[in-house]
This record gives sequence, C-alpha cells and structure tokens, in this order.
Amino acid sequence: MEYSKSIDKKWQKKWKEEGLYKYNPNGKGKKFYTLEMFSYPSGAKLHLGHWFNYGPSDSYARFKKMQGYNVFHPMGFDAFGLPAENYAIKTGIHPEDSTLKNIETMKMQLDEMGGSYDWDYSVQTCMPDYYKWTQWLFLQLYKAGLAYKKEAPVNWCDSCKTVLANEQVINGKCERCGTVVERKKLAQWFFKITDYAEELLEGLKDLDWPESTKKVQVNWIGKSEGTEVTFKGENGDFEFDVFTTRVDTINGVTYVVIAPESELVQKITTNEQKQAVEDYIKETAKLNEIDRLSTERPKTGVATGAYVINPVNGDKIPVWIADYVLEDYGTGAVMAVPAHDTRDYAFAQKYNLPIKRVINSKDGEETELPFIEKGVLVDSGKYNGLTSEEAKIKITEDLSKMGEGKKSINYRLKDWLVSRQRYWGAPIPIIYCDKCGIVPVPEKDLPVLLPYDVEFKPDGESPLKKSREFINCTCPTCGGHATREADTLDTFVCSSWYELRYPDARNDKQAFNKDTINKMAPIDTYIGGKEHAAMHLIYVRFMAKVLRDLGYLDFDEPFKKLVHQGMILGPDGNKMSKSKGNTVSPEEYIEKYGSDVFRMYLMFGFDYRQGGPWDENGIDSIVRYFSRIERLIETVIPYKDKNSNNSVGSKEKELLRVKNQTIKAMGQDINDFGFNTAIARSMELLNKLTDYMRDNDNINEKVLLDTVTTYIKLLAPLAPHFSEEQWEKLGNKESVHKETWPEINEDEMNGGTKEIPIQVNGKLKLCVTVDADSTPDEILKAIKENDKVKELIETNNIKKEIYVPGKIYNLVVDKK
RNA sequence: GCAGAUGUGGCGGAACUGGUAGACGCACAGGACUUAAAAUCCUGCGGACGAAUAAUCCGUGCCGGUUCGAUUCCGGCCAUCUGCACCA
Repeated sequence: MEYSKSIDKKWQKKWKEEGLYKYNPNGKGKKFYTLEMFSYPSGAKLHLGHWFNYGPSDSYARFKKMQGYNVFHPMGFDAFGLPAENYAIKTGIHPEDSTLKNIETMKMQLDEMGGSYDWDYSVQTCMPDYYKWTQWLFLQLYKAGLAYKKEAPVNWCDSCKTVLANEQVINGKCERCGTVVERKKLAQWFFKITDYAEELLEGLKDLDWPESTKKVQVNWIGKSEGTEVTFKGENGDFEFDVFTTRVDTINGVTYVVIAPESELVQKITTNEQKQAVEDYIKETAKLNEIDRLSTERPKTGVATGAYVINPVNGDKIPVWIADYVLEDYGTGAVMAVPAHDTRDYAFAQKYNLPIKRVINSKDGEETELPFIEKGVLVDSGKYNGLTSEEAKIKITEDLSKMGEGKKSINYRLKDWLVSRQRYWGAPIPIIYCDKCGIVPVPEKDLPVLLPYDVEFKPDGESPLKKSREFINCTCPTCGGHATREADTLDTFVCSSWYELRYPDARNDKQAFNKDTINKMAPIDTYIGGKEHAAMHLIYVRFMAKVLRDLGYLDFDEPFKKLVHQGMILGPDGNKMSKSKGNTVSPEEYIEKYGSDVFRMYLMFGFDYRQGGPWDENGIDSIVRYFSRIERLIETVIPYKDKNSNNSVGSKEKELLRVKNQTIKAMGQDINDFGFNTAIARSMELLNKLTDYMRDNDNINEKVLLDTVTTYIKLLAPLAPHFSEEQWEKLGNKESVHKETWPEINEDEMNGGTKEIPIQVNGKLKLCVTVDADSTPDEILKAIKENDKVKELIETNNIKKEIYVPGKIYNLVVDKK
C-alpha cells in the first residue's frame, strides 16, 4: 500500500489552503444541517469512541454534500464539567488551562481524521462569548417564571466538606475518603421542565427517532392518570393528598405513608412517637436515592402516631413514614392497600398492619393475596360488584362531589435542578441584595465572568464564594451592597441550546439571529450515543419549546432525525476503561496506516448502530483493499491514451449494470448509516472491474474509465484522502470532493440476466436464468420451457403452483 | 423487578415490505508464481453422508404455531447486554 499518513497531510494542507470546507450560508443546494453530539474534552487525545462516532458521521456529511445539499456540519466542545475540576484538584492545573489545551489538540486531531468541519462555526461552552448567552438564556427562563429556587437535597461529604455528584458516591460513601455520604438540603435553582411534560410526550410522535429511544423518553416523563384523594386528620387539624392510580382499591386502605422529609411529619407526630420518628429521619438522610429505592433492601418505616379518615368509608387509619415514599414524586404521600399491592403487602406483614381484600378476580373468585390485577370490587359498600375500571370512575366522581378528591395526571418527570456547587461551570447570573432580594443580572452586564484566580480545592465552601471580587457586587436595582450567586449551572444547560448557536457562532449581539436559526434549524440529522436518550435529549427539546414560546423559534423539535452510533468495546467485550486496562488507542494505527484505513475499518468491521468488541485483525482487509485499488489505478491509467474503439458487448453491459447497482446500493446504505454494507458494495464493484480487465482482451476504454471514475467518486466520502490521491492520479485537477454523487442510468442498470429460483414445496431445486428486463409473463414462459422444470412438473403430482411475478416459482406437490 | 435491545459459520457481519440463508471480508486449507519466503493471483471453505462429482438430509439460541414458503410473523421459554430503579 502506497497510501500513508503523509498523503493525509498533503491533502489536509491543500484543503485548508483552498478553504474546501468553508461553509457558505448562501451556497447552492438545499440546506442540510447534520450534527454529532459534541464531546467533552476530557483527555488530550481523541479516543476510539470519538473516531467511531465522528469518522462515519463525517462520511455521511460528505455524502450529503455530494448529493447536492448545502451541508452544515459543525463541531464544538462541551467544555465545562466535573472531570477538569477534579483533575485540577489533583494536579493543580487550572481547568481552563487543561481544557483549552485539550481542545486545541482535539481540533488538530479531528482535522487529521479528515473531518470536513469549518472551525469558524465552532462553539466552546466554557468561553465567555458562549456562556454569556447561556446566562442570557437563564435570565429568559427566569423572566418567564420558568426558573425558580427551592430547597433540594445534595450529597454531602462531611469529611471533605463538599457536595458530591452522584457518580462520586460509591455505595453510599465518598469516593475520595470513604465517609458515609449524607443528604443535606440546599436552596437551589430549578427549571420548570414539568410545565412541558405533556408537550414533550406528545411531540415524540412525529419524530424520526429510534422507537426504543422514544420509549425511554416516554418512561422518563412517566405520565400516569389517576386520582388525588384528600385524607383528613381524625381531629380535622391537618390534611394531605395522596395520588393513586388504583382508587378502586380505596376501601382496602389500612394505612397511609408519607415521605420522611415531608413538612407534615413534625406537625402530626405524637409525643410518644417523636423519638422513633426523629431517629428514622436521621437514618433516611444517610441513604442516597438509589439505595433508598433499591428493591434489595427490606422495607422500613415507622408510625407517626397520627390517624386519618378514609373519605370513602370513614375508616380510621394510621399514618406512617417510610423511606420508599419520595417527597418529590406525586404528592409525597401514598395510600397503602396491602391486599392489592406487593410492596404494601410486604410492609404490612412486617409491621403487622391489617390486610383487607376489596378486589376479587374478574370472574369473582377469591385469589391469593396480594392480588394486584384489576377485578371486581367486594367489601366496598355501595361499590360492590363494580369492575375496577367502573369503580375508578365512580369513586373519583363521588370524591369530587364531596370536595375530597379529583381526577389527576401525574408525571414522573421532575423539575430540572440546574445549580451546581462547582467552580468549572457558567456562573448563575443572579444577585442577592439585602434590600431588594433576588435580582437578576441585567442583560447589559452579561457575561458574569468566571474568575480565573479561585481556590477550587474543596474545603466546605463553593469555590466562587471564596472569591471576594466575584462575590461582592452592587445591587443593580438600588446600588447597595449585594452578593452574587456562587453556584454554577449544570453543564446540561450549556448543551441544551448549542445547536442553535453554531450557525451564528460569532454573533456578539445575540445568542443567535432569529432569521438565521429559523432557516438553518431544525437539525436534519443528529447523531450521538444512546446514553443521552433521557437527559440531554429531553433538555434540548425542552429548551427549544421554551424558546418557541418566547418568540425566538418557529419550530419546537430541534432534531428531526436521530441516529445512535454503537459503542466499541474493549477486546475483552467490556466497556473500555482505564481501570480495566482494556483501552485501545487509535494513535498507533493512524501512524502506521493513515487515517482513511482506520476510518474505513471502523465503518467496515462493525455495524455503526451496534458497535462491538475491538478486534484489530480486520484492519488488513482495508490495507489489502487500498492496495488493490492502487494497482487498479496504475493499470487503468495507460488506457486513457488508447483508442481501440472496442464495442460495448455483454461484458461491458454487465460491468455497467453492476456500476449502476453499486451507485444505488451505496447511496441507500450511506444514507441509512449502513457503512459496512456500503463498503462491501464498493468491493463488489472492484471485484467486477478486476474481473473485467483480467478476463477480457478487448477492453472498452470508455466503459472502463467511466466505471473507474465513478468508483473513485463513490469512495470519496468514505476515504477522503485516499480517494483524492487516486483522483489526482487519474489526471484530475480539481478536488474529488467537489464532484457530485454519480447518477443512476436506469437502462444500464436493468440490462443483463437474472436468476429465478425454482422451488418444490418451498425448497430450492434450481434456478432459471432469464433476461433481467423481461416482463413477469415472459419470465414465467421461460420457466415453463426449462427442461428441468418440465421434468419436475411431469414427475410430480402438482397440487398448486405459486408464481410471485419476477421473483420466485414454487410447486406444491404431494409427497409420495 | 420493569423496560429495551441482541442471539445467524471458526470470527466481524449480510439478507429490501415473508421469497435462492451466509453478501462482503477476516482466518484457515490447497494450488500457481518464487531458489525460498513475503506480497500477489487462482480454488475451496455451515454441518452430515459421499469418492473430488451428483443426489439427499440437517441448519439462523430452544420448543411450538401460522404459511406453498419463516432469520423475518405469532405464542412460550433460555441466554447475554444496556438502561431505569419500589413511580403509588
């Protein structure tokens, strides 16, 4: 193989000089905005996962460009985040320094990959010219009443005196020092994404997204329809609501449970139970949410000593607290029906609470308990005999009339907590004034700059709190002394709108120009990992809907089509990780073989959507393939000067037929991210070409050169450097990347012959060769004239014959 | 536990809406070229029984069903992976 990294360099330099990948917003063709999820500059170098995501996606973008679209294919960096800060704590290297350095390296490497990016349209979320607008966005949400502050628990390590992210909590303990992590309440900012729950759910229907991803979002939003029921204290001194989807079982309620964090707990707990309740709350605070909700753990709880009245039948029932009830789901309180709920059943047995059956199976039988299916009501007073479905409606109606309940829709989706007690993020643009209270930073004062000189080592205070110059300010309203919000924004906020910034990335007057973005967006194809199915992909959709409501966008679904690339695992079949020691670095392969060999292998050796364990053995297949192409080009070049006027015979027709079929198949495959089959088709065309040259003394130069030219064009998006080199060898002066995708010649494609399978009882017996352009009737005639088919018909007792026109011929015979 | 995905040769993987299972490669084996090796080219390559051919049978995780015909559709299992986490 002649091709190597130096050929990559040669063309990269030339492309850059020519400005080949400069984006022209007014360029020819329909706009096509294709985007890969940007990456976090975690390490200095691109890893295999980056190559697997960005290489094929780049080929897709190049293909779309050849198809005549005006392709916009930007790339940027999601640059704020925890790892850079942790790295800084460990090494003392400032997050800004390490991040910017990583970005420079990664950009260089993306160019080395052959990425067709225009860096003039790049974003880096940690730069003030970007996060100024992230802060602006926060202010818009604040003004619209969609950003609010409330208390919420954080993971607190009392030894490190710091807030921990979920991923820093290992088995309930701090990853650094092993101290048991507590849950501590802090006042934090939220975005009211729940306002959009219904719309986020509805909007999914029309999206060209993988069904499995839509399902993840549906489950994440978790809509459930049920009833809210009010339970009043036995003395009428308090009341609370519970949400239930099974109000038909309300007569079987034998206790109710409220979340330990509920404010009500203090109010209703009796003196006798006070100590037990307080102890229990303390225990609960030690658990993180995952442990708390774990099915493995036995259910625990404690009685408050208070009683409420069942509004339907007047029963007096005890109020318990238990950690399996979450304060922020539903109303933070549940009614327990042990006879008809597995969890309640186990709890009731453990604490000797009564179990009352109120549902029998649909045919009226008493089943074993717990019976969690729907059925027919018993022991439920006037509701006896109703089915669960009927009872739900009737009981809800009755409760409504009494003013003690109502139909209710509940979502699992929670409001989006955006405060982070971190340094390396966008400061939240809020000022606290003693006199005026919460004051948003005026837009003209944006950005609120993240100070460079800050002590970010954890010692109990948010890093920004320790920066006097940052924290102290004057109130924009009254001019008095005030302090800034010391928390920064969740990085998901930065990435919730970046796709809107790209087309107008250097705009210093606005986050984006309204007209520009409405022309460029929505994104036609969005490519990224499945792991973002819930969070990122919901947040971006949410933000688009907010910006639509605020009048900035004419659309509200940012990504029309979504594609997930698979994951390349370590050679051992496990996820690559440094701790497992199974990481594979692309570097050495690139050095040895060049970028295109590696790109091609990643596309050819794996299913793009599937991924799989890394195996370097297949790389040789591409090396060999490239060598064969190089030899082909060498042998073809002399034919340029020959002019032997050979005719177009059956061999030429066959070659042209395959050529056209290849154009068609590769186009479909690349469009569908089927890179492995696209490359396989290209190999078939090469096989055809070499066969033609080997088996033929009378080569038709015109057909040959036309096919070879087409062939190189077909390879151009997949192997950009290599193809450019071959293209030049063929004597072309302009870049192959300015060429258009070859057109299909239907006449040429449909020539030749094809084989029709002949079956007996569905089993293949033989094939009959017919002209490919014959009509179905002619084909049937040809089949029946075939000697072997005649024999089959004569020697068998034919019960039925099935002919799928032009496709298959099947005889159904009696078995003797 | 719930949800989703996957299961096809020694391996990576093909097979459009039910219509020639194993495309294209890797690996392997045999042959040609070579003093030899590498490279290259040619041939073979799911299994069984055959003699190298022909014919036949089995074969897409397992069991069953629908169909002229099932990798594809239906029912029931098994295994692996991923995500979510008692969602009331």
